[in-house]
Amino acid sequence: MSEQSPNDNPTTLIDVARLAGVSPSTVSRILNGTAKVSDDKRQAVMDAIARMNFAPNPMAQSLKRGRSMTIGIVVQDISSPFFDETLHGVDEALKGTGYASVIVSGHWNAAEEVERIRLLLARKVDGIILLSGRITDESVLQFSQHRPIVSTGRAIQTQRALGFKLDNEHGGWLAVRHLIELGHRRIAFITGPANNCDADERLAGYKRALQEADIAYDPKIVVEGDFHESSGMRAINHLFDTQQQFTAVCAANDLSAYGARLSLYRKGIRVPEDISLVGFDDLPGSSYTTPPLTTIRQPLYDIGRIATNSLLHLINGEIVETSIPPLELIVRETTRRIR
Amino acid sequence: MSEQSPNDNPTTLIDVARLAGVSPSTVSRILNGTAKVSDDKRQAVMDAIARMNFAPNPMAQSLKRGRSMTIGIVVQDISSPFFDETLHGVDEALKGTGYASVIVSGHWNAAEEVERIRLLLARKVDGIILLSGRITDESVLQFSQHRPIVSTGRAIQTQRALGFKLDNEHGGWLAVRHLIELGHRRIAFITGPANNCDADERLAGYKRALQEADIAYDPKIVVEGDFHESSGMRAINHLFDTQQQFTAVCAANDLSAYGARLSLYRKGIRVPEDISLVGFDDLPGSSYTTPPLTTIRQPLYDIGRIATNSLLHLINGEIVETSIPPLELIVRETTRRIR
DNA sequence: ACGCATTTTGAAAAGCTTTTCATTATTTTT
DNA sequence: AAAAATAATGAAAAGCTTTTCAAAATGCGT
Repeated sequence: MSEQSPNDNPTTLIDVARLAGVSPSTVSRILNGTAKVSDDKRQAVMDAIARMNFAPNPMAQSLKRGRSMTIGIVVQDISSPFFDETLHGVDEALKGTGYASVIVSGHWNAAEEVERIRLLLARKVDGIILLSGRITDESVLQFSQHRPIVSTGRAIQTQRALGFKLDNEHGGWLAVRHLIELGHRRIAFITGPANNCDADERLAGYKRALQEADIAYDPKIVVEGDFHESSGMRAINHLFDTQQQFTAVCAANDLSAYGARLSLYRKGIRVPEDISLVGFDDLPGSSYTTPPLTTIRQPLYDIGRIATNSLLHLINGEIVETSIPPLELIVRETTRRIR
Repeated sequence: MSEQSPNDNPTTLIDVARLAGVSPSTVSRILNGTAKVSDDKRQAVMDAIARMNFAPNPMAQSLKRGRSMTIGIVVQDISSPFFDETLHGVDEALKGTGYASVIVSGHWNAAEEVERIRLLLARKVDGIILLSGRITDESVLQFSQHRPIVSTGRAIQTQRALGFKLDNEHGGWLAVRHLIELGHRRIAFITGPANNCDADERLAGYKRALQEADIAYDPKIVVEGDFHESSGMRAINHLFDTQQQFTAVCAANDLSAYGARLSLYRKGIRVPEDISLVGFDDLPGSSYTTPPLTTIRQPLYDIGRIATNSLLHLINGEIVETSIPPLELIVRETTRRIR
């Protein structure tokens, strides 16, 4: 019946008003429920809307309302399982809210991160979620003057900025504590990238667990990594090249644990029979490594959900109170009691 | 110097015009380069822009131009490495174009997919990239009447819709051919989800390779999977429960190969010594499985890049000619000559 | 220095909705 | 039944840019 326009639907609210025999204001009121209108007009308008297959033009709405109904998400690497799991939570929380998200990558680079955030602000997103940023807290507060921001891995809380932080120190402690309970005393550690706060805290947890068990800290068996698989391989190779003795390895994240695992495999060393291995993150893939990886579970999905909900509250000027599930040790099959 | 507005920058093009002592039209012209303006006015305007830190309001631009400078991406699962790698390519291709992307998930569900596409169209995206959709080609063509679409896994080509397809049949053939060359003759196959076109074609490749080698097709050793790890585990379990004989497994994708690998591990069966395994996709993680997975490489990143470029051309009404790198066999360490 | 062709510029409309304010219609009060 | 209060509606402005059209300014030839 209605001619399918080849390009797109250019029916406007004014067309609807004309067809229904009312003023544009009335149509708008019905659409938004901002005022009462009589039943007969309402009906006429609804009919007209249905008949013309009308949908309001979001650009016009955004322009007038000053809200783009879009939020910006800053990740560091769009193709990292770590962020993807969080994005899944974001997606879930956004469902049905009318908000869409624009995702950009900072690529673990503070300058690029700043640039991308500027881009998001220029696009007039209504708020920003920053995942594991490299920029300083001050920068975040600065940006939050323009738009509300919630960020992971920070302890900030203002009217327009919210950060939440997991207890990485505790997580590191949990991992190492587990190994110690299994009888390990020579525990190597593969760190995260230098100056990464999360990574540093995990290392601190390692140190504390050692100390509590009266095990001397030996810098020769803690080797620097960068959160990627390849660095895990390099780390293990380095430990062997320098002939270190150890019965367990604790990696600052799952990805580097994967790399460590491979290097061990290449050297013919069995996990967990010869060496125990524990990761950090509990990526979705970690239950399917060979063998499945013992690790510290980060509630990535929940973080995404909660961050998003919080941001939506912030956008509405509401005060927000959040609590995040704690880190937890997931014992799988890469750790075992020392023989 | 300039007062930092606590909320946001409400300086408008009109403010700039006033400060520079010119008309709004002139400012617009300078911004867009749509007409010549004298050097002195240009300078004055540039100064004013810099001084007021002006940036044009994208909503107003979108409204007037009828372009949102946003494209929609439909994936099936935001936290699947398969899509993430493609998104990485999309991200790369979008860089510097002024376009942003809104990513939505269809969750492997045709109805949800349609709904999400509708949502994107309602948001007035300028174009859509559909990755591995479940909807029919007719639906795609229908939607393309509203906005240009490019889709993977389809062979369509119109003025407003473009699909490209990898030769999955060839890929399946490549994988099985490799196993046959290594002396395998009892090769199990873990399929993808029913009615998934890519998956079906891979199976067809399997059959052709078998036939070419005069190996009888045995339906008892092809078992249905769904592209997820768990289905790979189930498949192997099923093969063992029904006491099938086989020396190699070909999985319809890497994820199910991971699951198969784990099940084999649990049963104490060595890969590749006892059984060879080959996947399909070459996910980033596949070079770090234990052992690293032999697989068929899909150029996911390139697909993302090329799809995006093509869409941008389509949006500009340009004719587009594309070629995608072919599938290729990546031999790693899960396959070996039968003893 | 004058008339014509060009170039540069500004006023105003358009793009589509929301919102304010004033007007008309309806209900309530006395 | 008239006055007052309340409710429903419409006209017009606002939100910010781009674009069209007409006017003003400039350059050129002679």
